[in-house]
Amino acid sequence: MIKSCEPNNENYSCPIEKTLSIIGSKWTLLILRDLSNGTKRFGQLQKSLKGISPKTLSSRLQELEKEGIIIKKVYPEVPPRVEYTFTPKGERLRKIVLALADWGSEDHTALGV
Amino acid sequence: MIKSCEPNNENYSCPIEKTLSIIGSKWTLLILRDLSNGTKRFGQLQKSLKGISPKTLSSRLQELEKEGIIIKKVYPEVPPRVEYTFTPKGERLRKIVLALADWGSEDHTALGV
DNA sequence: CTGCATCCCTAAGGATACTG
DNA sequence: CAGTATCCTTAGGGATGCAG
Repeated sequence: MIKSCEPNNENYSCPIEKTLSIIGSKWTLLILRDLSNGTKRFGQLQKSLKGISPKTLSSRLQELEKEGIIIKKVYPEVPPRVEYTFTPKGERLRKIVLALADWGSEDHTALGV
Repeated sequence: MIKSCEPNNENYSCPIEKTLSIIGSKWTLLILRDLSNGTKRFGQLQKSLKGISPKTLSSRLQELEKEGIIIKKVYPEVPPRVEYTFTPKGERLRKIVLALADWGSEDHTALGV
């Protein structure tokens, strides 16, 4: 039983709203999808997420890091290398993303079934 | 293992993109949340989704109906009564929405754990 | 009550150039 | 390579009025 948010409850009292605030933007789920196959670098993500701008990718990654979903590892080399990996919390989210993918790939020929 | 979308694959070859195209807009997940507690009328939804405009609610409901996620039942009364309920396909999606809610309500004090 | 039609507005992203 | 800084565009929604 999920409760709707009470009118006087602010700042994501409702878990769905909180989740939405984290993964609700355009590219986030796709980033998680691509990270699902293992650690990736900034450039790799930019390539696999055909069409994303570096600005947006950077923003989304920062959000995910701040939320404790991914970890950013910087190698002090030149040229710089940066890798992104799921945290345990991210791993749990990943499972759900996989479920969404499964759901999305169901056969829909029999509408509504 | 989720594959990224191949550059030359169009129209949501990737399940996540397809799912995103269905539930990706601002209110959809919240509508599903509120429908999670059982059949609801248009007006009920508009009330529990504090802030949504009738235009948007109408659009999202139509999309969900077209995708076979919910069923719209119209009672030929006056004033009109309309009810929205999950289809079996919608029920499966509902389970995942519940999982997202669970994930969102986890304790995040220990960041990344 | 349900839900279109209109008009309007803002914030999320795109494109690009630049730096450590 | 991995971003940041700027500028600019657009489409998703908000508000409102009206209709069956």
